[in-house]
Amino acid sequence: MATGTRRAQRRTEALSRERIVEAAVELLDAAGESGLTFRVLTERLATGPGAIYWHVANKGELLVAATDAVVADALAAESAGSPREEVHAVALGLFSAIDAHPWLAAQLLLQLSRSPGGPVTPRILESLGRRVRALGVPEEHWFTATSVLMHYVLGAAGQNAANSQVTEPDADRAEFLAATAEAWEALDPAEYETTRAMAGQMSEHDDREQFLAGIDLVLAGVAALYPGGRA
Amino acid sequence: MATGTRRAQRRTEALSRERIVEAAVELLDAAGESGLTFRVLTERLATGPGAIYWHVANKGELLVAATDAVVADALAAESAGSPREEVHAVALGLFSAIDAHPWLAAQLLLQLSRSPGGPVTPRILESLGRRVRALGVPEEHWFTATSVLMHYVLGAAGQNAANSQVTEPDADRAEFLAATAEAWEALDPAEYETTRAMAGQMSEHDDREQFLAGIDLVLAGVAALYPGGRA
DNA sequence: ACCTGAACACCGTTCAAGT
DNA sequence: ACCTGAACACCGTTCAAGT
Repeated sequence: MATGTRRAQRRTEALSRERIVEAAVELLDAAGESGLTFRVLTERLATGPGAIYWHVANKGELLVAATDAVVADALAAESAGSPREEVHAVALGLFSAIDAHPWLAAQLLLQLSRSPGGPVTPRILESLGRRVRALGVPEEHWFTATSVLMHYVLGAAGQNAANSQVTEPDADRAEFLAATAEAWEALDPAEYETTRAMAGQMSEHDDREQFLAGIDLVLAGVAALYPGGRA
Repeated sequence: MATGTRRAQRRTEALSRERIVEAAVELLDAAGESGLTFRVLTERLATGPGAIYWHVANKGELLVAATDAVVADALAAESAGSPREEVHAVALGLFSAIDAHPWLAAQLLLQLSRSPGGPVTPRILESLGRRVRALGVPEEHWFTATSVLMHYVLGAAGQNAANSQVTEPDADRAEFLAATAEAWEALDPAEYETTRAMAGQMSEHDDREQFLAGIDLVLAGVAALYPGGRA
């Protein structure tokens, strides 16, 4: 969220959809998805549930609005550079947003697959799609290239967010990464030979570097299939 | 699930983790994620909640077990062909499973990002990773290439599943696809120019063809970055 | 038009008690 | 060892009533 006012709510200041969404984001940031409850939201805003339902249809709509607000903020920064650099910037913007709001990953993936007509999917699609155009991809293939990029960005960033949060309360990200790698290395060698080999790979590299390596793999595919563009 | 027995439960036949998971999958298939409830599961299995908790720690574990069972089934089929053909086969296997069990997409994406140490992530990673190896990718890049593939497969298949289910009860997939395309085309032309242009793209093509086009984009990237492999 | 707050139907989970 | 079923704490949502 752009503005960072989060002083304790006093009964003055009229309720509004904006204030509700802002409070929802704060609760989600503080305690994850299970931390957003109409009871605590009601308490935080010093009202009753009916007041919230006057501004918002239901919890789903509130989750969509909270997700959209954070994503809009993450994509707001303008960038200028080569198409490849701009794709990196957009991808890292989403990566950072997910890192700062770990609940975001699940919401994005859910909303992407449940309600592609909602506000969130077009926002991300447009931001990445413009850069795909700039890469010189022919129009018939914009959707394919943009889809691949989007699914990878959200999936990989989500995976990374899992590494930084969750599990034991005071676990380092490095610790959790190591734990995942360990779990993979403990698998049956006969059945999971390749996964075991990848375990080291995963935990050795810098998160963002690893993330961008995937982006560049997709961009290499784009360049190979649609030569003549300028990256 | 491999075996298709779903006769109404009679009080004979002892309860088991397997029976519980089987019933859970049936409920999920019939009514989506909100259809899986300990009350109706209890009714279906003619027991009390305590009996289920004896075999299963909690609802999360049950969801993981149900997901893993369906995924294991989907990946069980052996395929033989060029690495590219095998990647297509694995991807289409997951695509079909998600199509047949629409609740699967959200579960996979959630479990991928929440508990990569669980049984589901390694299963998919291994299945795709072996084919990535066969493509001739050098070992340091197995994880990158496999990750891109996996996130795209799950994200795109999930998006497709949303198209086939949800929304109005008796809506055709074609109808829903058209509705999404329409929603995108109704966006502000100034802000969503590229998304509007992609709307037609999305609804015009065959689902599986479109899906495989994304796979081939990734494979083209692999071939470009790591030449010398045989696809 | 906007807000209050008691009430409703439902949920996952626990646990003393049985066999 | 395995199952029963009442009870607990909590959830999203509704709605008559107020201002």
